[in-house]
Amino acid sequence: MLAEISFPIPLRRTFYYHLPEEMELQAAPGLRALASLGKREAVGVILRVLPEKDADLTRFKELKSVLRLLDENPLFPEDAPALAAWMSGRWGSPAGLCLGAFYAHAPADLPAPAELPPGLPAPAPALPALKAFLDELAEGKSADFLLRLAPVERREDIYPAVFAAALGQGGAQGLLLVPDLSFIPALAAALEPVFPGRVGVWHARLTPKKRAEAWAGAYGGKYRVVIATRTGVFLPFKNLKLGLLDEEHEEIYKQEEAEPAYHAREVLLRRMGALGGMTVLASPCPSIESWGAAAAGRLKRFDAVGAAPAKGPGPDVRVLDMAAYPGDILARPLADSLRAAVAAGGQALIIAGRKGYASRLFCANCGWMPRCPECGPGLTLLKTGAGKEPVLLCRRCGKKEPKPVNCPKCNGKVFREYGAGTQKTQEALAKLMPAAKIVRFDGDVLRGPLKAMKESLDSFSRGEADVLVGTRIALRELGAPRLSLVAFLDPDSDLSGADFRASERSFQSFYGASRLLGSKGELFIQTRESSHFVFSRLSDMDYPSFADGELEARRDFFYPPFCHIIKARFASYDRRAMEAAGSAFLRATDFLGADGDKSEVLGPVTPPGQEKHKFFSEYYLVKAATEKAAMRCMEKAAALPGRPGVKVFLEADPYGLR
DNA sequence: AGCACGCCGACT
DNA sequence: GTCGGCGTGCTC
Repeated sequence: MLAEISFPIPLRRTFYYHLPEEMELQAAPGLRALASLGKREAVGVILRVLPEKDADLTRFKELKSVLRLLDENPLFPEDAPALAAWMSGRWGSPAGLCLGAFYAHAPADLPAPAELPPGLPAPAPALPALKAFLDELAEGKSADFLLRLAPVERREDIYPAVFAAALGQGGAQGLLLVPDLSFIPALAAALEPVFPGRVGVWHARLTPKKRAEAWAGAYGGKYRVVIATRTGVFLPFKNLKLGLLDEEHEEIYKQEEAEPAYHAREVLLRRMGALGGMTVLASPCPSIESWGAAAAGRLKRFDAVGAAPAKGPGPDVRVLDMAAYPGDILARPLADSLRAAVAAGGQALIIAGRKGYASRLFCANCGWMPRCPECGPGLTLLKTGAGKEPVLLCRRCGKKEPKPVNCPKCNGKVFREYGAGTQKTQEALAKLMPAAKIVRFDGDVLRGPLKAMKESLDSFSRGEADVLVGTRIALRELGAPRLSLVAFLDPDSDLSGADFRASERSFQSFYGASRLLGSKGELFIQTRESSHFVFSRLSDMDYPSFADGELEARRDFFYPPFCHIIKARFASYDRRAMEAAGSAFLRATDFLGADGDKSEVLGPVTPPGQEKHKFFSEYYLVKAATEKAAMRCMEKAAALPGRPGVKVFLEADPYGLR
């Protein structure tokens, strides 16, 4: 007999080994096997056990033998190889690496399963407003949910009740995935009283000993709940019944910088489906993908709004139309409120625009701003090479216009660019409030030592500074008890980005700021796009209404969740070779769009500015109408013969289309 | 990914 | 004359 084995190496192929007679009975798919691979020994996973006549062995003169089987039973009750094969097709990484993610931390010698009492959960806090949801979880039928939390609600109040309801008595286990390590301690403390001694923790920075302990605790059933970051989605469980993804809209759940590429949200849904368990995607501002899935009935939506006592009505939201304050970094109403807030002992967080990004023009005299004649949004100034005429570009439809010489409204000749970076903003603030202590938090600090970054955030959180000037990143880990004002000075630079997620991200930022302020305070947003859809739902922070509208826009423009995007980039020193690779890709994917299929391929897109470099790169964007079409496209692209000197980058569901 | 082979630069 | 850089190629 033979064993077909998958190794955790970046190769798109499996390996055949001879199975010694004494292993034939034990060998089965999903078991780990030790075998010689090249000049070394490696642990792989058996995919198939098959008779020799079923394999084409003509290319090998001799097969090596499996040296040892490591397991008696598969580590995963679900079909991990099938999940890995799907992952590989979906995001394009070699199947061996995908399967490797499941098995990466498994010790050669499995720990003996501990004999533990089922462990009744202690009573969890009662949440009457969530009763219908908790009752449904307690029923335990396989289903997927979208749980929308209210902005002021703390997950520490809600999740213990969710896990208690879903896991009940017996030994069922739950997995709680969080976006960041820093979320874990508070949640662990909140879950501990409900599952005393049975709460585990998993993240990338565990010491080897703790890591082994956590892995064994999940595998052996000691932990009723494991709180984990992204990679926790691959942990083995004895009896996993509920997977909960906290802050499900967070982009961190998508791994794209390292192999294997995957989206923990999608993997969790698929995995829980394979197990016949339940998935809960939770967020106060769900991704439009999940919102769409709920609208289509694939997720059952529950709103936890009002489940925990709200502490107040929420902050005042003020959208300032900057057409009325041409040239000002800080509009007058914001400046006044800022001074008042700081004088009253409050703290302020100022989110500045990103400098050098999507800069836009306005007339210095009357404030007029060039807009796209075709589709409306403000045009961004394209910085072309020296000696070239500056060009205005519409980020939505791609229309280009020459920069005007005179203002069509007042005939003025002087144009200014707007959008100030953190540095300039800090100067303006210092001038406005000479006595205030102002600290800056931006890319420079971020790129510096981690310690300095944490220190500047912590110092603000401790209340040592009055004003923090930062980019959107500053919103993320900030806790500020005295925070009473947040202002976005130039969200337009984000909104005008080429990315179809721009509106979603912006609204989520505003929403995050609103949460940070809590029950009171002021939220200012300066914009020259005050009629933009994003702002229309902001005053009452009505996320469902925003998400409904955004979902419709995605439908109209055929963006996710109505399509699957694949970005295929080709790069080479040889322009011809690069273009040939692109053409081959187009030919390989010409099945898209046939027979009434709505799929389309856009491109080639040449990233601007690098025309006169000797290195060339261009990309195609596939908008596939179905997951199946997307996976077929990935498969076809991966199967294209390599071309010397041409690098190919394939990315499914890319975040950031820059 | 590992691991080996192979062919050019600065060192004992 | 060797040690060692990382380009290229292979793994049932």
